[in-house]
Amino acid sequence: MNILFMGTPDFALESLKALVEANYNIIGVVTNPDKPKGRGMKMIPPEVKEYALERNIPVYQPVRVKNNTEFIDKMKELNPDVICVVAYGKILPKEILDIPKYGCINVHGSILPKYRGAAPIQWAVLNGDKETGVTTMFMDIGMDTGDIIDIEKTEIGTDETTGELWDRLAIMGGKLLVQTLKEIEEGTVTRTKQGEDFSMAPMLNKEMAKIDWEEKTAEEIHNLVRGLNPIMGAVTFLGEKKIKFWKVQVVTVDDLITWFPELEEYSYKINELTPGCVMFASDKKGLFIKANEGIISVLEIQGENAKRMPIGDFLRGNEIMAGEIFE
RNA sequence: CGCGGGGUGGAGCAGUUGGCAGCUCGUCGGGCUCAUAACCCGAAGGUCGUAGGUUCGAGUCCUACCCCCGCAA
Repeated sequence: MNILFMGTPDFALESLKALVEANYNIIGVVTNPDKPKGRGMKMIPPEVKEYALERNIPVYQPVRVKNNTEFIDKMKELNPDVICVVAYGKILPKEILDIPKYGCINVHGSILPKYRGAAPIQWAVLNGDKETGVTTMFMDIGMDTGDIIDIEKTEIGTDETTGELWDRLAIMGGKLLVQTLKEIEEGTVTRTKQGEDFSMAPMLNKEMAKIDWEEKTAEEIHNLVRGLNPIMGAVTFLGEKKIKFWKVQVVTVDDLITWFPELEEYSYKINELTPGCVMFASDKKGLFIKANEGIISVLEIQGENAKRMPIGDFLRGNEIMAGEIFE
């Protein structure tokens, strides 16, 4: 069984590792070109590339694959039995999908046909889903529309972040891929057409990172914060200063009064507060912000040009007064 | 050379036109209280990132280097 692997980031690396550890013969790895990244725009190779080079697996980094006959011919020459695609980052043309006799297998980070597209894991957390999983499928021309082979489900923790779920699904994906390949080898593989009831998980954009205090409930803000952790962080403004929240908790008015009995006499007024209004801020007790249908307690925060830190550390050097408004 | 911010006791920050290095918190010791993420008293702890320069005098001004962070990808 000769396998050609296509993938780019750490999510894909777990699958490649799983294949190597299952002793599959990897005849080549296709990954995105090195990109200038980070401070100083240094060229950084994809995670998958480093790993492949360490194991003397040939690496291919085409800038584009569509209409790239030179690259496509090369792939044909390699004559893989199957191509495994995990978070490669490019859409594959039919000429490539048709190369391997067993087809192209893709690992996707959701239970298809839910969350087709680029950011399935992020959206599962952003939407506050209780359950997600990984799916292997036979790829076709469409965007994650191929026939489903195997599905492995998992629960999403109530405070789980995208990063944490990402790491778990990466490993689950690798295991499922190995299982799927075994089924292909043994001829027991099944294919199931995707239902019509699909949804899309498009790439995240910048604007959605901003917390909408007026429209969003405390629970939705909580989901936004963990959904964007560690990709970009949920953004809000205090005056001119851009602040990011990395970890928050939803608390109720009752919780708050239990902690701060002195607020009890104002409790009838709490619902009249503007969403985004700071109710309480101290380095020992934390930062409590009024939101719709609840209160946000900030646990981990990041100031402008600063690094992430626990709320207590932040408030020691950055004073925030009750009554200030986040917007 | 992509753009910008920053390195000051253990933590987070302030430090004005160069003139004794401060704040909030933590730590240690003592006190108060039915109790406290409360309060009171006292103490320890800093080569101000590194190297050099200007100056009577540099955390502060100049030069080089190291490290960190944000934006952008």
